[in-house]
Amino acid sequence: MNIFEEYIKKITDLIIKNQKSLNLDNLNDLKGIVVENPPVEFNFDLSCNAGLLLGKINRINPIELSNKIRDLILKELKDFEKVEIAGPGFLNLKLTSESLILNINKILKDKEYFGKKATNNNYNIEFVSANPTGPMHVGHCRGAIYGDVLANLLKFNGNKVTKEYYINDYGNQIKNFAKSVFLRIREIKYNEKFISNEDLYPGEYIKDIGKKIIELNKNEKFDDFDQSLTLLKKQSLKHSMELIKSDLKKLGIEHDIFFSETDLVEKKLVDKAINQLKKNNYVQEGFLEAPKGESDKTWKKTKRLIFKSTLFGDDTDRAMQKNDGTWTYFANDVGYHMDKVNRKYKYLINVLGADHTGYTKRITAAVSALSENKVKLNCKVCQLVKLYKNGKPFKMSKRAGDFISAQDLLNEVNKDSIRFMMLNRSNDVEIDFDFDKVLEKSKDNPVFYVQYAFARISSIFRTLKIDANEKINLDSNEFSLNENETKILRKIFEWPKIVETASSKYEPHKIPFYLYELATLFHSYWSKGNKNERFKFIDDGKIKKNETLAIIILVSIVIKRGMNILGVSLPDKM
RNA sequence: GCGCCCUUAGCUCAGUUGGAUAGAGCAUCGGUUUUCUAAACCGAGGGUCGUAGGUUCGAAUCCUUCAGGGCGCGCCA
Repeated sequence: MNIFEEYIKKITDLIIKNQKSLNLDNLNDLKGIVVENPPVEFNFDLSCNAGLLLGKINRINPIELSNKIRDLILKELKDFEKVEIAGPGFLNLKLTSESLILNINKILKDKEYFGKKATNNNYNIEFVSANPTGPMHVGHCRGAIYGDVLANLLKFNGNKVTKEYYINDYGNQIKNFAKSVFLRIREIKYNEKFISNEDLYPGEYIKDIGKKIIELNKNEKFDDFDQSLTLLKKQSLKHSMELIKSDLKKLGIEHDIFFSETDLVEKKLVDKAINQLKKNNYVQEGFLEAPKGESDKTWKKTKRLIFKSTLFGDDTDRAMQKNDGTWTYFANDVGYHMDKVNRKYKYLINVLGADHTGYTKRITAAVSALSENKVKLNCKVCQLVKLYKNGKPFKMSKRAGDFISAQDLLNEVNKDSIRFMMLNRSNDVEIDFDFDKVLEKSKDNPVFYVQYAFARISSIFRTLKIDANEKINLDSNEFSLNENETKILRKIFEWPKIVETASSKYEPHKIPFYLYELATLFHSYWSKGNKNERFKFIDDGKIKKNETLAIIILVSIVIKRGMNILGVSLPDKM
């Protein structure tokens, strides 16, 4: 239930019914009618722009029209005790005690399902997909948490969600990775010096993997790289995926499917995808020009298969084959996405890091081509996480091996704070992640603030010896809310809308912002009791007003659900 | 040269898709604890919403111009 949508419908219906008496010739713009919360200082529950909007297209003075609508509302709908016109012609509406009670009781009944918008679509979210050449770094954490919470949101609204990880376990980088492990093994076993170059992975974790592989293959001499390659690839990959999975688990993230690029190639899915695209002439043989702005001497203008992604909004067509005729990374990814399309998801979402911005158009184009525009891939790019340490920017580079890994972070900061912090920002903007500040376990951290509000509520429940399931009888004859309770209730009414927007626009950051605001209102109310006995909730071990208890329970329901979507824990005591 | 993202208070950011006097946190200054948890609360100051135009009753929000910052621009993955 969304109170705003409910009244949009009621008011719109009322206007349609009374079109004649309102002198409205034109009802074209009815979809633009919104009901929302007015600015706090007006002290109303709802506001509506119907008069403004319809006045405009029917050339009627909006205030005049709003007055007529107001009379209608008061006469026909029994839900409001007061309706006023304000500003350029807004209708401000105040609900009666009866309708407030009705709405409160609905939420108390819905409990943790309050705010759920019943939809039933089939989503696939691909996220993290960090290269299996080493552990996750801090940047991956952001995409990981973003994808996970997005999945939680969509699931909460009744959708089916498959969380997927694409393992890039094919191609040169894996060979280089295996080579690095090989050289580290030689270093450990035969004391040969590990000399790094830009193709190799120098990180310490390579030694750990090397040690494990030595342990598992006591009879293996590791004399010849080519001979050991198959074994090294297989076992190194296994170990690095274990590292990644363990990091993910510590962050509270679990994927449903791990999809291997090697499997994809071996099952000839790439060939199938390309054949399918050939049928429509989306893939043809041709030549590509060298990229502009760079004079690349190594550019070889030779005939090869090319995907005409410009037909689907890309800036340039893309090569499917390398010089040696093998598939490009992109070609493999096209094969992978054909598989996703064939699995009949209604919506595909890819969560990518900022370094993949240039990639989104071509893969989106590929999905459009593969599905004949039936499936839309939505690529969400998470901007950089900029690390600061000792006041200086901290560079991350997997190759250099001096990156801050997810592990480093998790060793110092708890998962709750990491999750909340990574989400407390839109995915479109960079995050300044001050490592030192996080290490301080600073009290500025908003996650504590929300958790603390919940802990306080739990403390009230303990004192009253009840829980959030307590039955409450609200009597409209004596029903009255004080200023603080009204503010909180209005904020509670917003929750379904927040969930709706966060979920439909893929903007999970709206959840932590909302929870913070709700917590602020609660803390503020709580503290009133310090100054003035009148505002204390409890007297002699009993709740003073049932209304108060209802409001407190509503707050606890929403905070609990919200933090549950974020995957952040809520202690009863702090 | 091209593409994507960003530009709102001293700093870090929200801003319900075009609405009312643009909001939080941090920082600064000043207050609040015989308590249902002070990890909290209250108050004050702080703004040309990057620039210049356009669209209309109405723009931080939509369109265009320009400037600044970030990421990317393989036939690497």
